Parts: sequence; C-alpha cells; structure tokens
Amino acid sequence: MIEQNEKPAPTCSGKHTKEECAKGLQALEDTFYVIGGKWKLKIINALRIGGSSRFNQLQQTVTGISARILSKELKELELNGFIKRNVYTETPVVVTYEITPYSNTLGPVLSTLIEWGTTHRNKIKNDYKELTTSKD
Amino acid sequence: MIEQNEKPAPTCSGKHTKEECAKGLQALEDTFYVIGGKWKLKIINALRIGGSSRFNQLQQTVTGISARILSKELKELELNGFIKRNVYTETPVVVTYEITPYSNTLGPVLSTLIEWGTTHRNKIKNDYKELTTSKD
DNA sequence: GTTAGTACTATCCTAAAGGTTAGCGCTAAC
DNA sequence: GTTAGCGCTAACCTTTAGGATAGTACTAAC
Repeated sequence: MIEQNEKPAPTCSGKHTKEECAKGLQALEDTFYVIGGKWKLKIINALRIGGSSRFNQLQQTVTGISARILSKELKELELNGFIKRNVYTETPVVVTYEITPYSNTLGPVLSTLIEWGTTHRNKIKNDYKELTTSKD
Repeated sequence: MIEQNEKPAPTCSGKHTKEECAKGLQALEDTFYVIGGKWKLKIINALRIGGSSRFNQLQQTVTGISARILSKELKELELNGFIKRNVYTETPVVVTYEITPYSNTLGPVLSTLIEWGTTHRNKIKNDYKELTTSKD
C-alpha cells in the first residue's frame, strides 16, 4: 500500500521463464492433487514418526480429525500407494496402517514444510515481542 | 484390503515420539495456515521466477485464477509479508507486485514440492505404461 | 461522447471439504 | 442382557473456497 512515482516498471515478463513457470505450476498442481488438503500430510507424518498404527490410535495422534474423515483419507492414501492396510482377523479384529516405501519419497517435502513452519512460528513470536517491547 | 493373520501388531505407539509428532503436526498446521490453499504458492512461484509483475500479467501467468481471487490472495500475501505492492501514480496507474526477502525462505519448500510433483507425474506415467504394455 | 485499458471490487452462487451425530457388526466382559 | 471397545459408515448439515458476471474510478485516445 505504498505509493511511488519513479519508473513504470519494465514490464519484466521474461519469455525465457514462461515455460519454467508453467512447469512449476503444473508440478505444484500435481502435488496438491495427491497430498493436498488439511489431513493427508499430517497422517503420513504421524505414520512416519509413530510407526504403524491402528485406527483409533491414529485418530488420537492426528488431533482434531473425525472418524469419517480419517477413514476417507486413509482410503485415498491407500489407493494412491502411500499407505498399506493390514487386517489381523482376531478377536477383536485389529487393523493397522503403515507407510509404504513410496511415502518415503515425501520425506524431503515433509521436512522442509515442517522446518519452514517452525521457523515461521518463531518469526511471528519475535515480531510480536518487538511490537510489544519497543515504543516507537 | 489384504487380510492377514499373524501378529496383532505390537501397538507400536512409541512414547518418545509423541512430542515430536505433535510438533510436526503444529508446524504443518502453521505452514498450511499461511501458504495453504490452491493459489498462494503458485503466485509466489510465479513472482519468484517471472520477477515483479502487474496484476493482469499475473492473472495470465497463474492460469485459471479469477481477478477476484487473485486480488484477495495478493492482499493476504502482502499482509503476511510475502509480497510487496508498488503503485506508480502515472497515467494509467501501474501497480506491480514483487516478492520480499521473506518469500525467499520458501525457496526450499517450493523446490521440494515442485520436484516431488514432477517425479510423481513421471511415476504415474510409467505405471500407466506398464499397465497397458504387459499382458498378465 | 464512446471506446478501451488498468486495477480492481461487489454480488451472487456452486461445489467441495469437513464436522456432528448416530449406529452397525462383531465379541468379550460384567 | 447390558455395556464396552474396535473399526468403521451413513445421513445430514455447515463452512469455506472458489467461480461467474458485472461494474467502478480513472484517464487517454478516437
């Protein structure tokens, strides 16, 4: 919201990057398509860290998710090859979910995302501190 | 969807990782909160690659976005310190958007996300090829 | 004075995501 | 026979994201 009056900006479109940009756009689209949404990466992360888990256990770990959504997301994740569902026909029936090797390709994605979120939270905290401490 | 009947799985909850898991969950939550959604990362990526751009230019680059949404997203991104809005009071008025240094902290996030999306697309292609080529 | 361009914005509407509640089929314990 | 736990699932509802269309304020050109 700052007004300026110097140069009309050189309409820097950069033809050489249009293709690159389209590729990036496509790749982001693809990524969001399979692991986008509120829960998928959280579930995968929980299974990566906590190891194979059962349904109710998972619902406790991934705080806030409802059984309906968890069930739906697990189905989608299984369909896309990110997790494996194991049924032990005992009494009572036990079902466990575990990540597949393919999920491990998401390792770097998860770590950068988590790292960024952590640093961002600290930044916000500091910004707030500075705001309340300084008096100018 | 595979049935088994071996061990009831050792209820591997792993107390030592609960905290770790909660932290990851929180970090993912924070990340999604500021750069989640269908468009934000795409816009930042476009500005990163294409350099500072004007409104209509951006709308062309980020294919599929409507003016209303673009306007809304840009406001949010500016509020959170990811982009800078420059107004050149000329005739006609020209407005450019550019990324801030803080946006550059998203570099690793964007590249891993884009890289993963690209490899995933190739995997899907190969899976499909194998499916249509082999006859078993 | 009409048209065109720039950068939006208001209104309205649809569709997808997600939440709430209740319940099923099974078995084992009280 | 009632309760409780496991792993869901169906029905219904709310919230949010996003899309379509039209219009605003300004100015300059025709």
